[in-house]
Amino acid sequence: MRRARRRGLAHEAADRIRDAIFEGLVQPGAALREVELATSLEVSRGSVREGLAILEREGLVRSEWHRGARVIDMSPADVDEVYTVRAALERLATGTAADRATPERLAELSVLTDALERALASGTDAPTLLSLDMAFHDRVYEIAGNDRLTQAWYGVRSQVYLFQLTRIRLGHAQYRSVVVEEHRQMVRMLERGDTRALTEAAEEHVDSARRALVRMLAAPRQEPRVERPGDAPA
Amino acid sequence: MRRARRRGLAHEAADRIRDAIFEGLVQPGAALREVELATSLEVSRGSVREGLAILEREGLVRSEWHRGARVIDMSPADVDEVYTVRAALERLATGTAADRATPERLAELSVLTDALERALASGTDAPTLLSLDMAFHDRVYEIAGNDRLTQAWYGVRSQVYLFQLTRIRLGHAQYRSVVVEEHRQMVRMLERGDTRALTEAAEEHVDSARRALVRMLAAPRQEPRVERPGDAPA
DNA sequence: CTACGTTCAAATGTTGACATCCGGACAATC
DNA sequence: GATTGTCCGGATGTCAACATTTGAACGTAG
Repeated sequence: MRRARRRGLAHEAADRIRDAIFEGLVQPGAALREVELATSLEVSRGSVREGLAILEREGLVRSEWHRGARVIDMSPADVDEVYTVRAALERLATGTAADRATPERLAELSVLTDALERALASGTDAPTLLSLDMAFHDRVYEIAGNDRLTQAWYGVRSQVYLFQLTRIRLGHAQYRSVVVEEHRQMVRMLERGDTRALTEAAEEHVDSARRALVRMLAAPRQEPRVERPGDAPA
Repeated sequence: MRRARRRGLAHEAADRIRDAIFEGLVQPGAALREVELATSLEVSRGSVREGLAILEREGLVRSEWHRGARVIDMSPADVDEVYTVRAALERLATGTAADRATPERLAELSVLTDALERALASGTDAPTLLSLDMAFHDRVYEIAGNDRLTQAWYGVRSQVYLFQLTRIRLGHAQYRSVVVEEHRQMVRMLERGDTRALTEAAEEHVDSARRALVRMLAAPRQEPRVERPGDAPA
């Protein structure tokens, strides 16, 4: 059994706000006002404040002295940063996981991949799809068993989630055509214990995602765009 | 000029507590009680609380629900984790920095290395020595210019500081004999733009430090040890 | 018309009081 | 005698009031 643990209102608040960001309920660049959130979540400002600090740790939110917190905006440069760091982390994670792999653990990864494949086949919505995708990677970090590495992963994880979400929405077909196969390949390599090829593949896997997303963002949008306060006037 | 920015009491509190940990004023594993700190720092508990959250982000402190915060303990396994992650980050940082290197920036690195060399020659104390060492690495991350990477670095930086401090104190001679030369070599490689060799070297540089420290910690202590509440009874 | 100083509402930063929880000591039970 | 239940001191979690800062609107001088 995995130990149950209580987390307090701050974590609860962070979860709610994070979900709101993921659902697009608050737009990138939007201000997150403490009193506003406190009343709508029915908790005190202190808890909201602490929750926002958690989200800042995840890189989902930026805050400045006496100027409050804002949802991050995602320029192509930001995407570049996040995926570059992620590639480095993933490289280490898979390499370490390979050393600690056991049949049981690898089986769990296969199960997660199967689930993702089924979800893709049955046309599940993007958030659920992505949760399964992320669960796979989370498990790899868990297998690696390096707490500091996991912590670093959590420093970009939410941002990756946000970016992947737009990636799926912008180019669903391309995403679904590669993800499952890449996960399967990773499991195979973990089974074989070919650390060298594995780390290279993991790095390349993330890096190709980076390139794809940057390309999409740089290209003129296909769909009507939502106006944002930060945008340059036409 | 670098922009000046105010930070509030929480950051101030975090700085004080961090320094106290570095100075050994509070021992590894010791509890950090909020009221106690609040009175001694003459700020409210709220600010202390926020400060502790900052230190938790840096990995210097661990806290649990309704059980407060404690200074991290450093087992050989912890050292392993921190340096492994650091190696991955440093690898990426130097590689990225190589792409963005300019004569001015490289000159700054040389200046920092010179300062470290002088400090070593004049027998400066460990904390000052280490600050110069760290300043060099900080500058590399700054040159790399990847905010997410820098943030990840700050997630282990304080722990590295703590570990390096004990490393210097345990084996001063070994440390001083290699650091300056390694820094110089890094600058040379940055100048040459040999990214391949550079990333390898950076990774190896950190990894050798890891091995050295783990070896020291595993070996029976040379100097009388301070008793700690967490220790197993003799 | 630009640059500077002033004013003011709205937001965050800070604080101390109240509520909740943890863990050890002790007693009761099987 | 080991387990379970109850209490209580001490700590953290939560809250709402007070202090401070910001930046934008406004007015004014050059």
